[in-house]
Amino acid sequence: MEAHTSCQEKVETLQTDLKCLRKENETLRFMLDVMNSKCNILQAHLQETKAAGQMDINFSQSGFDKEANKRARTSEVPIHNKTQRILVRTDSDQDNSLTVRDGYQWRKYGQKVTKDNPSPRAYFRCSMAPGCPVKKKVQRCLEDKSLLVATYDGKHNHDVHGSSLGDSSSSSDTIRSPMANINSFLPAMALDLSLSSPHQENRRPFQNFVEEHHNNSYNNIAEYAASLTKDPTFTTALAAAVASSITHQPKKRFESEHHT
DNA sequence: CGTTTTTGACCAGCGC
DNA sequence: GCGCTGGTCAAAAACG
Repeated sequence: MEAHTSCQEKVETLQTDLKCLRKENETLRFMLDVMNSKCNILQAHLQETKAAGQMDINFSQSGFDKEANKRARTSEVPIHNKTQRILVRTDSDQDNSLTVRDGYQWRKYGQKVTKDNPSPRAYFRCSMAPGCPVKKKVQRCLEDKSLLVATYDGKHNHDVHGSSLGDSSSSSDTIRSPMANINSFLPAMALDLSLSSPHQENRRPFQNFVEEHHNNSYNNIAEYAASLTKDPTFTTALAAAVASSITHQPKKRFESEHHT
């Protein structure tokens, strides 16, 4: 009889352990899903960064600018050869306009669908000062429709507030102004490594961990992800973040995410 | 009613 | 010379 009871106790203990393991397994699976999605985001971000970098490097020799120079009319007001290109991220779902806010006022004078890109190209002239020769072309990036490519042609004959420029030394390059502040127009790529937890104390260790590891050189994302999963401090930090997000996350977020 | 946007027509350069 | 293409014009529509 006693042997039977101890056996039953053992079974119960094993069942409890099994339950615990199942729960842990579930958590781990969830973590893996999270890891996968984050990995995809990272990969997409990496590709995007590469593409943007390449575009910036090649920008002075790009077809876009070659076209502009090739087709510049000689009968018009002399346009300075200065051409600069910037990339602006927009929320393409909500913002279908070809508007790039750079501090200047622009008047649209034309729109064309070009051969190389199905998205239309919009033509703007600076309307902040009469006779300002600056023109701007805006078109969605072929690779990433959430990116707007703005090409500036010429030099403003006024400052950003619209007043005329008398002193050429202070106006050597007014295009530099929007360029220098480019980061303010580019909403930062916010990688949600904290699972959107509003609790700073919980997101810190995880973010710090990722930031620290991000500095290491990895050949590819998969290698990086593998190294992360092997690291016990990472899993601890991730578990904390996941647990926190499950505890604190509003139910709505999960619902909306699952519906999309 | 003045300003801005839209959009079809037109023009100029380029390649064949 | 002709067709294609990007850039600009300008009248009409839309907007504040």
